[in-house]
Amino acid sequence: MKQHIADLISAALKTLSDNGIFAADVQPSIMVENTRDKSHGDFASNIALALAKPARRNPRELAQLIIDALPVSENLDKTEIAGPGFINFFVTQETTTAVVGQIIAQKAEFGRGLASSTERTQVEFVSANPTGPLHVGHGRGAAYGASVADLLEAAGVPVEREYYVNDAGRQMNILATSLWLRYLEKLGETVTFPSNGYKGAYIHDIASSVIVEHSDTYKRPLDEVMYNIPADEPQGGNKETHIDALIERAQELLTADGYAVFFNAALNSILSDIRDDLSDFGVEYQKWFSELSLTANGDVESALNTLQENGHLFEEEGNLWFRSTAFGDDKDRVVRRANGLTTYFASDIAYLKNKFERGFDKVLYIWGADHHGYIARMKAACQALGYDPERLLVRLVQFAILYRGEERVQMSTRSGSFVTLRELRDEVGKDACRFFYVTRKADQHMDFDLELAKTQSKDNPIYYIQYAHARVCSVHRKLAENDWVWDPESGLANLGKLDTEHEKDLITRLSKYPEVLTHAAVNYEPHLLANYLRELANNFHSHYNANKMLIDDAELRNARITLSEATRQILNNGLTLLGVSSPEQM
RNA sequence: GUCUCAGUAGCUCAGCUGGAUAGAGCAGCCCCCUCCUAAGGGGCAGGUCGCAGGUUCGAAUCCUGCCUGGGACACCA
Repeated sequence: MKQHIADLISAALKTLSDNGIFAADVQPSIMVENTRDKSHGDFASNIALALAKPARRNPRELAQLIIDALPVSENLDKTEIAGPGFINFFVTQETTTAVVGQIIAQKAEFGRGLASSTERTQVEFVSANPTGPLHVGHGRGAAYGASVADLLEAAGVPVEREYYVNDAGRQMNILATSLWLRYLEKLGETVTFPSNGYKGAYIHDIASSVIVEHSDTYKRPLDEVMYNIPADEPQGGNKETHIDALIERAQELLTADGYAVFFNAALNSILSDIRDDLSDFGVEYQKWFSELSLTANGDVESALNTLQENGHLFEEEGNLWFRSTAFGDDKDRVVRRANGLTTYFASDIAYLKNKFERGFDKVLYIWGADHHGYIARMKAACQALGYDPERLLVRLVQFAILYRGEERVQMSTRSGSFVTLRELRDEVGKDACRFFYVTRKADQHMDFDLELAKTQSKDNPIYYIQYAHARVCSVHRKLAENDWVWDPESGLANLGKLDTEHEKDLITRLSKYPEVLTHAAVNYEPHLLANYLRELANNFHSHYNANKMLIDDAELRNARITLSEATRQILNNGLTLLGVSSPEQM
């Protein structure tokens, strides 16, 4: 409808321009907006205000000229000039209520595909280190990323969801070594566990399963294990050198094959746990991408070669550097250290190159806010590789700070005293969890009070929305009890009877769904949809309280039930995009 | 110090590419079930949109400066 009005204005302007009212080279962008106040009609345009200056005319006078030149449209009742020169458009009742019929006909498809594109977009999100279960901090990235991907898809953008598995690097070695030490412990050795090791309970479970599979094949005497290992921090040493020495010792005593047993047991177990966890959270990926595969395939070398060929690398003090300052980064970055090992950043460059080589037109990274400093260097790498930096998009998600009542909950994967995403889901429920995470803008701090979320009271907006859905279903059940049958055709034919303020407001709200969906998608802002659903539920509850649906007048009854059904459909469409269920009964 | 995000009602936050009288939810006060789920609805009260300039017909929104708060600034992964 907005577009229709814009077209009408455009035609009017053409006429005026042809008649020499203003110069032909004046090319105003036509804006049609939703009105905030119903007395201003359904849509408004500021075109006369914007044109007043170039046309050197009084805005109200200009507005009248535009209105006179507007082509006739059967969708409009009238147009008015208001205030300083706004043109207000009043849409006919038939045109407004037509949306109800469209929703009933298109069902889950309604409102989709308005930003249809052939540009493939990859959304990479969560990508937590596979060193332990996901905690609540990851939950927000998961909920946000999944909703953004689903929204994009709904808007018509081809999307692929990917999880980058950080299975290379020191953290994984610390994990494998921690596992081996727990394994020794379970076989009777008295191990002083390293202060820098992974202490979570899940390590014990994995250790037990290694014993089931391999019994004591990898048991080594403790004095051999600890021989000449530098002291840990509590004993006055350094925790980093202590754990590094233990890693080396593990690799040496177990040899490559034995070490791989622990490495893979830890990785596979934790990864499959993360996979299940996300799946239960309604989050599915098309691809799980291994960081190790980048080195194995030579992608890292190839990426560095590309940078070398493009002249962006230099050597200093034995290290190989990427001159990212040439692209606006605040300092240059090491990609290969003097010891020959490539840095984590080198893998990231290779990964980026890999993504583009797989044919994605846009790659969207969803990171925790602590990765903020990473954006400049990735943009730099993108340009240095020869790709348009506009194709690399980053959205930062602020951490959710957990509270139990007044008390802030501390989180740390290493110490093992964290609240996992799974625990949170168990306490709060998946629906509330998914919804709560996306009701705030992603880059906004969020306080997540467990006590409050657990109360499942009216404080939680998700119940309010789901309740609206359940209410419609309840009406259908009651309808059957009264031996009435909903006749959609009669309902659609009698939509004109829906003329109370509440009904008109509800229909208007329904008509906004497509643009809300599209806007939320292209701006990566699912909270807009969450807010919309709350408003829609509000419109429905008001209408429900004011107007009874199960009435003897069959025509009005069918019309009202048709409207309820359209509302239910939109609630369901929207909730589905946010990963929330639509209960039929509560 | 540099970068970045923010500062809107007592609290938590919306406010789309600048538009007409700045909106919700909690919390507070009042009213509504012989009636489809009161897990609901209606009403009252509550604001110098951090401060000061600037651009504009028009600013919570854009620009500049300042104040306050969060976060990020490793030859770590």
